Amino acid sequence: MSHTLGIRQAQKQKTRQAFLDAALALLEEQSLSSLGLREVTRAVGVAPTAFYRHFRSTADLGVALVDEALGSLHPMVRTTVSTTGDSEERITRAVELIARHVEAYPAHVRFIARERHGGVQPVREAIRSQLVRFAEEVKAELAKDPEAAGWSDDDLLMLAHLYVDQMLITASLFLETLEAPREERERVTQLATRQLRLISIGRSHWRD
Amino acid sequence: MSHTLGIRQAQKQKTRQAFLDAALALLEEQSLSSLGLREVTRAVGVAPTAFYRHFRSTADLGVALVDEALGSLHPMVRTTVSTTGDSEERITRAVELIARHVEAYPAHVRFIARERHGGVQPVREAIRSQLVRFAEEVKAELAKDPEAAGWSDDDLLMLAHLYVDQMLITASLFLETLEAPREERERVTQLATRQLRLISIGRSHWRD
DNA sequence: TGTACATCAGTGAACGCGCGTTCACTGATGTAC
DNA sequence: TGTACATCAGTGAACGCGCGTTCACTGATGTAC
Repeated sequence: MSHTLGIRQAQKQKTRQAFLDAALALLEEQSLSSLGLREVTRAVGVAPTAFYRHFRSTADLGVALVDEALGSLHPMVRTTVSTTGDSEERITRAVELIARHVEAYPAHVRFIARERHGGVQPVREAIRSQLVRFAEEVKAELAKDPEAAGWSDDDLLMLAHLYVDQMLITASLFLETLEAPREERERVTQLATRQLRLISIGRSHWRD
Repeated sequence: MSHTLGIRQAQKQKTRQAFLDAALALLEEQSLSSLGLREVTRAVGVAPTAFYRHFRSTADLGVALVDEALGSLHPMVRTTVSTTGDSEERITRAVELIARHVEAYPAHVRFIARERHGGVQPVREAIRSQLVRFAEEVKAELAKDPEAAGWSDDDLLMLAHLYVDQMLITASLFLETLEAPREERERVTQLATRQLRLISIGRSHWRD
């Protein structure tokens, strides 16, 4: 049978997760650089000192949040890029997947968008390196496509970064429409779809 | 002759500008949502209470910074888009202009990148509406181009937003290379140039 | 299974500190005559 | 030009408050025998 955590370890992980959840909720209305330690412990319902059993600082907690938030994105990105069908179907499907991800994990998306250029250096760095990994994954998927014949590694990575950035921009736009009427969301869907279409056209005429 | 400000008004504007400058400098290492009023007045060298003679809150100061930061960008954007020459020359020139703008106003660029998705709602809103104005300006310039024949208004605006976002991404990448060796900056230049080239190719084959 | 000791997640009091905001003030600048 | 009064940018003391961090602690869980 699989290894079972001791009661103590299990409880510790549970508390740690409560810290992450509470922090993520508090970050809906502020940045990590203004998030207070006592604010988080109050939300969790533990003594301020309990914080130090799990994290050295709020920056440390932020890095943990990056792993959680972008961890959930990896499978999504892979599915998006490796989906089958013609170009138009793939674009539609990609935009749909992004929209659903934003609906499922709005706080994660907000956190990444906010802290990517935020005021906490270790967190920025963590996000940056994860996004580089994303771009490399996307590049690997792009390389499998017959359309990629004749493309240099540099060009594939360039295109991969374009897709990753475009994905974040689109996700961030969808985030703003979460409480808006349906027509707003459809406007964003249309915009994102056409932008991806234009990129796709550029891709298919690259160096011809 | 032109109207001269009274001594009192002139001094007040000077102090106000000192607040903006000091805040911008402090925001190099933190977000607006954690910027303290006393922190700013200390940097300026005035009493904490002097702050209230100019701004209601740090959020209010933030909105003033948006106007300053994006005000300086308007002429740059116009120059970038309306520059003459063939497609390749225009792309090279655009990337150069972005790089120079980042060198000239690094703190402004950082502020906009950071607070665009930051934790202060009125500031986010101010940036958003200014970027919409940018996109509309860019759209108007694009519409003048003979290549725009047959493009719908929606498509022109879609392309304009793509350019505006791409400009911000590129500016933010250049920002990270300010203290890096020259080869890093050239890597970013190459990347941005190729991405714009791909978009340009997509543009010229749109709906053909 | 039972006992004796070790570990360690969470506690609660205490600390010194800087925060945002209020208030009545000062004195240089502006204005009316 | 001079005088008397009004304006208002900046002052400085005072306030109550929540902050991050320290420390010795408790008591449930883990471990060795």
